[in-house]
Amino acid sequence: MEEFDKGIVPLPEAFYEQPTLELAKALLGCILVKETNEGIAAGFIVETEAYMGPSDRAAHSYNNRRTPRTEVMFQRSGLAYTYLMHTHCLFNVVSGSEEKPEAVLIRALEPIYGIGLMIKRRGIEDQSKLTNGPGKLTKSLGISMEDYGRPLTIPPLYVAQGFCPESISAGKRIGIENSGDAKDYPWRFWVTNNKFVSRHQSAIHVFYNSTDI
DNA sequence: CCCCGGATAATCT
DNA sequence: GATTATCCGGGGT
Repeated sequence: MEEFDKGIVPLPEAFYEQPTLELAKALLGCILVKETNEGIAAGFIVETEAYMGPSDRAAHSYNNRRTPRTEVMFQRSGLAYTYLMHTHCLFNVVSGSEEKPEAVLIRALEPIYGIGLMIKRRGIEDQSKLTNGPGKLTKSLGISMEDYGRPLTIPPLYVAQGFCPESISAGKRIGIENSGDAKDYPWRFWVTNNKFVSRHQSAIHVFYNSTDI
């Protein structure tokens, strides 16, 4: 399509086969790309949340709840799980093996490419606010319910290798106050000190590249 | 702090 | 069929 495509290779299916909490950290620093006929938009993933399936009260698949909406969570890992919340589309990466309905919510990006297109789609200029939230990043990239179930290993929606964070912070997940004890689990991950995260929060744990990641 | 949009699904009557 | 809640964001008080 354009020069940005060349040299950017989608990560293989095997990347998505690691355990969900590992995948949620491994996705940090990766590049998320969406191609549409309006153009290409891409950003570094800088914030994620793990949703651990039937035992996780905050997950849509809690108690193996299987509906048309959650169906893709029960499929193989590496597919897109998009859903609508109020007026916004949220984007998750399906993880876990078949019949293990786990997922990683992508909560924030650092814009890399197609910033003009993001500005047009969002109707704002401030680059630090284009993709610093799960609903904002889908609007900036043009991710919609048409992407539901798409494999993330091929265009038009894919994940490619980016940078390896020096440090990853972990804290409580956002927006799940009514999920009992699950609200306190440290399953939100972000690139330490990155200014494009959706909100600032004190870390419960910090992982360093040289030792833990 | 509050309000509200408006898709999906569970829980009621 | 009606009501309620939700992995959110923008705008007002």
